[in-house]
Amino acid sequence: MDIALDRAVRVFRERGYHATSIGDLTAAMRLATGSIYKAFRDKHAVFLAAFERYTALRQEQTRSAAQRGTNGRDRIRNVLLSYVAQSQGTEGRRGCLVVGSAVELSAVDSVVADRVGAKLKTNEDFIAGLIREGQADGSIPGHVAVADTARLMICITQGLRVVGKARLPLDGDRLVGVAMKLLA
Amino acid sequence: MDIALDRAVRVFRERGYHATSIGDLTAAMRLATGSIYKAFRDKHAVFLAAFERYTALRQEQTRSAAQRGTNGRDRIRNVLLSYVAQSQGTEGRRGCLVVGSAVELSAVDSVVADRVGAKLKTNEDFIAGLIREGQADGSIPGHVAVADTARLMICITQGLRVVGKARLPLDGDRLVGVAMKLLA
DNA sequence: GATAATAGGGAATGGTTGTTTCCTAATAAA
DNA sequence: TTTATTAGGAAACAACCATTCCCTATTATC
Repeated sequence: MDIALDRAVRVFRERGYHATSIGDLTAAMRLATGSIYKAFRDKHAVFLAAFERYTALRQEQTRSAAQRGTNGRDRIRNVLLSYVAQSQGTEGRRGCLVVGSAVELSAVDSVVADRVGAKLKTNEDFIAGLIREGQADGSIPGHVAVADTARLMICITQGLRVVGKARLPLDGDRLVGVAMKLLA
Repeated sequence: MDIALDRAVRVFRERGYHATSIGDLTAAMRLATGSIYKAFRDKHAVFLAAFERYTALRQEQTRSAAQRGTNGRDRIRNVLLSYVAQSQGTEGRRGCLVVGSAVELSAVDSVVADRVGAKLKTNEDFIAGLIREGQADGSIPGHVAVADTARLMICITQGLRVVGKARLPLDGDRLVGVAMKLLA
């Protein structure tokens, strides 16, 4: 069932919520119509489950990217590099479910809006924690405004997904090199 | 007819392309079904016209924000402040048609994808020009990497729209204050 | 003033949507 | 072995979608 959900994630990422029909889902998940409705209440519930699965996977990837750094500053660099990589090429064109949900649904679907908001907040808190970590270990100056910088970095990561979906090429090293100035 | 298009812009911004039905358009544009199809070939053509009108208006706003600055650095600050303002509150929740089109359509609609790409490029070139202007008038250091910084700033602006649509509050002065470090 | 041309409106249409229902096959329980 | 329970699938359904067609005013032409 989880592998069917993974296929649903892929379709929703590529086409969004409204452009994905139940027919698309049966084809992608390799499940008949009735089977989907036996496992989920409706299309909306499939989407929510896919969203949950996608964010859990992404969070894991981001945390493991952070762990590859030796201090706060390096961890943030790795997180940003990971975001650029995810926003590029095939994966980038596939898109991000958080960004997609924010743009397509958060205005008309309060349930999705709440989950998107919570996810952004979680990511922002994570980055803020890394900044504080860097200030404690001396890799980031103490005068850096933690909350504001974290929020701006969230904007950068979400913007990367938009630009990546629009197929503009992104040079990770150069882009992140510039972004690291925010920690000066 | 242009005032009807303005109303179409609003609906498309709020709901996106797929979630906007012809019924929604007739209600918003205050035109009957037949009248819409007499003025446009199909729904897609209405969207394209709305997109064109939206981007023209936004470009005008951005240019006029830039003109309120006295040097390159100030112009960029004003442009960023204008973006934050547009990404907040009612206007922010209404969303950006460029971001919306990139996320919802650029993967499946090459016509829209091309226009989105062109618009991003135009904005990026505009910001790059302002950076060079600042380097010429001495308000921005010469060692700033023009193209990379401009692209990152595009990511910031697009990300602002995503975050704004998700209803996170944005403090313009503080956020832009941090972002200006990119020009150090 | 009569006629041609056009702009706008609304009902009809064929296709697609999300959802439900019913049926079949397989597994588990007795 | 027989019965209960469940997972999966195909067809049926009502609602809605984008689009077309045709009718009615209104304007322009002669």
